[in-house]
Amino acid sequence: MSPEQSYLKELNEAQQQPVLHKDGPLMVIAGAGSGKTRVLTYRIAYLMQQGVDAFSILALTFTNKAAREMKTRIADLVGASEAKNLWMGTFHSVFARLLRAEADKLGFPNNFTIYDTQDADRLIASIVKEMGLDKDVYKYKQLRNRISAFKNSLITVNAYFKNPELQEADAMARRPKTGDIYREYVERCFKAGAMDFDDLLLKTNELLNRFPDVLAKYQDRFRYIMVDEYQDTNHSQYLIVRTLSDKFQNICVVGDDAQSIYGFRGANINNILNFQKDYADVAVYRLEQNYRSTKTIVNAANTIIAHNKSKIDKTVWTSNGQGERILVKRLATDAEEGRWVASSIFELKMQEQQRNKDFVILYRTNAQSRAMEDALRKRDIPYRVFGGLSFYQRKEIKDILAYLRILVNPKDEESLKRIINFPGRGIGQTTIDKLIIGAKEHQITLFEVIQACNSLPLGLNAGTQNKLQQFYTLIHSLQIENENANAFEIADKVIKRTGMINELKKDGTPEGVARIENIEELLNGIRDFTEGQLEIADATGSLTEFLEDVALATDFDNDKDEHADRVSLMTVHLAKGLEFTNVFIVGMEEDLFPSALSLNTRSELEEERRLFYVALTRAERRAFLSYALTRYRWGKLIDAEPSRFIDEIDENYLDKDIPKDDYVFKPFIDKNIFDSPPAKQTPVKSLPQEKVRLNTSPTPAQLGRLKKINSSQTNSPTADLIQLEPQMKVEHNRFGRGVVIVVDGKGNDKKATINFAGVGEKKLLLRFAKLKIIP
DNA sequence: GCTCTGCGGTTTTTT
DNA sequence: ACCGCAGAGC
Repeated sequence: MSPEQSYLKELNEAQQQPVLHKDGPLMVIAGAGSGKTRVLTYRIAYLMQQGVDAFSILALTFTNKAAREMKTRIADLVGASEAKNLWMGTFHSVFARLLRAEADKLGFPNNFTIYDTQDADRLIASIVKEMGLDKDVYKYKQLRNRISAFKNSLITVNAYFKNPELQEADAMARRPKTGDIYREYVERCFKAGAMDFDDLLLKTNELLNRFPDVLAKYQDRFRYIMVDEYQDTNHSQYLIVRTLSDKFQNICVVGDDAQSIYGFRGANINNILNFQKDYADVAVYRLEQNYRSTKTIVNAANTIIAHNKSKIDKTVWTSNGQGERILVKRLATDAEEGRWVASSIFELKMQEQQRNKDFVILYRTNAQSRAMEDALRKRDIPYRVFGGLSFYQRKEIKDILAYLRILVNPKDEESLKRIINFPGRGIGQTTIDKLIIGAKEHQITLFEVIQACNSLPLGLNAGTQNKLQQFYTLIHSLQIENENANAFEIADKVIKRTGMINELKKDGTPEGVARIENIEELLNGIRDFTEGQLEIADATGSLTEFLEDVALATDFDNDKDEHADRVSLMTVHLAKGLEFTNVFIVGMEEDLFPSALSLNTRSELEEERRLFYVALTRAERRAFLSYALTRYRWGKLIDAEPSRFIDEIDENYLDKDIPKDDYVFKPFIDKNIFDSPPAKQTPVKSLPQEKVRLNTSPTPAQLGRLKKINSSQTNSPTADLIQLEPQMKVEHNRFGRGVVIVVDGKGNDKKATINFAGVGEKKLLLRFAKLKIIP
């Protein structure tokens, strides 16, 4: 059997077609779980089998992890030495690498710094302050988003000032200086030898447009281009792909319009919808057979997405088994929700010998992870939270990275400002302000001002000058040592030379100890990286390489214990492309999922719906949807309603574990609701507010499971709470003892304001509060 | 220049 | 509930 035949055996017919399509543009519309990664992988292997040089293949993926995994699989098919030569990675990492090679053409140093969001925010805030503008009007976050949107649409500073509409829009928004801030921001980045995330794409476009010889070079080099998750590309990415593929038109895009969820950062769903207009003779292939999920999940997901108006028609189907219904669970509070998820995981592990890593908990916002973490911790279930504040964003880590960045690129202003007084060396804000003014006046960088502070009229006293000189000497000596050191050696020196460990030891708080541990972990990480790089051809393990890796790393790339058996927690966005046996989607509430901020336009709501579609289609065997009736948000207890998305799923696929009584506002009863399963009924028409219909009968297995899970909950109020009155003494198992101040509301909505000793006043819903009256 | 405290914004999602 | 920052006092 020839090698290519052996590939084909692993693919269905629909998958084979795009794999065997060698030249000319093609688009693959790939439904969730239809094996698109497999198609991309085999297509690349096939191209190489057909004699295409690995050096001329460019594959753009959504995460670096996806690129690594694909590379490994290709290496299995065609051999590791060849696979190594593929250009594969995210847009940002691939074009950062390309820009390093060509940066001098744009006037940037080859070792330019990559500013992350926080660096950008600090720089913008500093510019607003320097320009004497009101920071409450010119909010750095808004400005950053606006500048980011400009860059992603290729609106340069010049283009901005040529466009009266944009200027007018900013004037109308009472921020007429937006353009000036934009200009200053771009100039400062340039002066600092820094590019932000959007620059990596914008400057690539600039490079390809301004230098025809550079364009020709890369067009000839990347003869075959593949783009995964094409539905999530923004305009800037679109233009890069369009430009690079223009000569040979060997462009393959893969995506699913139903999974387009990055509109908020400029992703343009029209890129995939209009692909056929952009190239001549586009071949379109559809992958509609789902291999991942049960019929129930696939069909339920189809009923959700059917509510969207703008979409490419396709029918995702599966030959997998029917599977269990999706369990919908209502809970009293977010904390209860966490406990329920944790007990359910616990029960499933016991009864079906599942592992922790067979479970994922998905939520709309990072803030929701806390309740889940608390519950998992109490049950001793190991977990890992992805996203949120990543390791590299922690203060002590960013401080060390700032030292390292300065060594590589002394022009980097944001890093310099971070470390100039860390650890404390008596250089405060006043001095820094003077240095910034000096840098502006003399047209030099901050670091050069510090170097020359003795001979410049900056208004500094001798003591301060001395401190600055010492700082300069420290950095300068490290810079020299860095020339002959690898990343680990120099990081180790930075930590020892600055004495930051001792500084942290002195404070002795638990946070200080945690920080020391984090620094040690960073050092270990750098050592692993350095050693790993030694095995890679033309890599050296230098600091520059490490910093690039860190700047564009995502949480998934930190795969130290990737194979550890833990429950995963992440936002739905982060879960794109992943799959799990069991999926819990929590916080299925109006204003949360869909987000309250997405309810203004149809397109935003449709994006939320696609997000829900992505969430549900992560599940292989089981999906659970849960919502809470009250939830802590902004530190306050707020009421919540079940998400409209639950109602949008066909009833036949759902198993609603919701006591009916509660919905007609009778007193809450949390007995074992399945002891006498209610007879099947049609909903009572005279109760239009009754959104939730009756339970479909659960299977005996589900009954057993649910009963056990329910029995671990203790949220039923004692009957005597109905008599609660002001002045009564109560005990709460979280807040301790307290005195009732006010009782208000009626029936199920009855609330009490209670002053707890040492905790303060809390307003509690009696239906759920775990209160005991103390006689 | 440093440290403490109180205030305000935060929670939509990310490379 | 939590974090970061500004302003006041040392």
